[in-house]
Amino acid sequence: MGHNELTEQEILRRESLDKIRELGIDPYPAALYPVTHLSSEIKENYKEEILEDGTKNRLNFQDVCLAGRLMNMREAGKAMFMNIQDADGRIQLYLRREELSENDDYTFFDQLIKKLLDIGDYIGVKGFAFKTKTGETTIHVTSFTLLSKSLKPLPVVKTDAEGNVFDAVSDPEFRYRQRYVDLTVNQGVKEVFLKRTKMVNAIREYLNEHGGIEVDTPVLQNIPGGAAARPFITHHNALDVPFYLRIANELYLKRLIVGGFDFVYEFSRNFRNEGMDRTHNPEFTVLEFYVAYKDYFWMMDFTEKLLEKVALASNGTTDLPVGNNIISFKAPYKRIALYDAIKEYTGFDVNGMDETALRDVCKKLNIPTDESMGVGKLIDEIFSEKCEKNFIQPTFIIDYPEEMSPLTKKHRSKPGLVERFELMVNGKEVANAYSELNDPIDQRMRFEEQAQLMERGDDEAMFIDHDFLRALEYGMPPTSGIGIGIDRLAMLLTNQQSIQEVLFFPQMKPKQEN
RNA sequence: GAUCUCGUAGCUCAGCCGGUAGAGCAUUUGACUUUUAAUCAAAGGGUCUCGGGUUCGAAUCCCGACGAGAUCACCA
Repeated sequence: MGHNELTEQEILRRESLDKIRELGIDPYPAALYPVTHLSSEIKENYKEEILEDGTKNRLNFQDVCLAGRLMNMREAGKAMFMNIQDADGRIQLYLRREELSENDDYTFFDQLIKKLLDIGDYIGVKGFAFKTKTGETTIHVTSFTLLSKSLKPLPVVKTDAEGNVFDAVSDPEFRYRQRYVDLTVNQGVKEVFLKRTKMVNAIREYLNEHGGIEVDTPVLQNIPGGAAARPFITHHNALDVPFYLRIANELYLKRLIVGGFDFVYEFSRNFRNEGMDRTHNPEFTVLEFYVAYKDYFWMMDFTEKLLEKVALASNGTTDLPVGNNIISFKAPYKRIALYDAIKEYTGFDVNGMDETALRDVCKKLNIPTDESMGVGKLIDEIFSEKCEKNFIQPTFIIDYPEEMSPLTKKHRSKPGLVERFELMVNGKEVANAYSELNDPIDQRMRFEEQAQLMERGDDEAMFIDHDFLRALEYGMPPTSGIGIGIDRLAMLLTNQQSIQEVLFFPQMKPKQEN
């Protein structure tokens, strides 16, 4: 097929469109359609009884109005069955020529309904509910309105009585580029996204209940701070300055804590100019929240309760299937120190080791290293290579080396460590939190160490943010903060293996379309 | 960015030891007033992702481009 040519089916639909107009029917009417019910309400609640004389008495839904997309048509002579799909599901319609015609003029039924209608059209119907002799709740249509004509053939996916699906649209490229088709046609896709919304709503509700204030902070930033990552760069024309798309919002939320908010949160769309794969999209969502006068122990308690609630809200249970495992989000979660985890899974006690000793350990464990890696990075490598994958059930890994945590407060009792935890679930990090560093002089030194790492070749090291330091100098209360990967959490709660399955429109390389 | 695999009708796929395309669903025509992956009968629909090469001849073999998926690297 050439680039601008229409297919046979598209031409036929355009011809049908013309014929509909010739019949005096507007294929795209402007007026609202007075929908009274969703398909699910009727299917779940319709009742009828059989009277003594054998006739049926229909008890409810005898004057309803529904609208939806036409998904299936079965002609049966002077009658017809259809299925429409609305926001909540599908329901069957039953139409009879006699009842949809005036006098002996069958044009409307024989032409519009039988010939000119296509799968994918939006229609509205008025009628009454009944059960067919096969027991399916059906709307007996007494009035019919075309609401919007479809000009492209929708893939037809069928499901049999046992639930076997035939011809599902399975090409991932098709599904992601034309998500509207995927959502319309593939059963279950919508549910994943509805679960994600329930999850986000539950989080918001929980944070609000506990005094959280939702805020917005800049996406366009002068200095891409709060995380170690390569940013996207853009340009502001009027100011003639470069801007970075945010890689994290951490430093801005802490500025708000300095400004007197005690508990702020933001669902932050972050952008990182790095590789894409099953678990990475260039833009992704992280929930960050910061609570004044708290520490990371409080944050662990709060987080496990939050996740327990979220699992219940989205799935109705705390025990969820994830891949081949059942993961329990029921609080409390196990807590293990980073060094203890390393000792448990490698046999090496890295506590107090210097860079040379750590390189030696890496060599023995067959972990490749390079010159730019400092103590923190080496320990991080050992953990992610040898330990991370073992933590299937939610587990807090606590107390990280100072060098890999430039925004974290020094440990109150363990020298060289900071008060930080990461939450591991299904062998992957879903949250990262700490007692926030609020000592401005210490913070300045940490930034300077980062600057040195950057010179040494670490392209993930952080920039020095002087305004943030100034804010800390005015004084920030002791605070605990956390970042939770919302897409990753959604993957866990919906048992999806790819981030693309929990993003409506995952990033795709542009492709020339017809 | 690297490696591997894939790209045939609207959808799902077959054909791939080279001889210029096939099925099911969808579409069109006809039959049928409770069917339901409706059924029955007939028909139409493809620059086989794009561009080169080898060959008498390429969907099929080779090279390149584009797009996708998986694995790896980087990261959340």
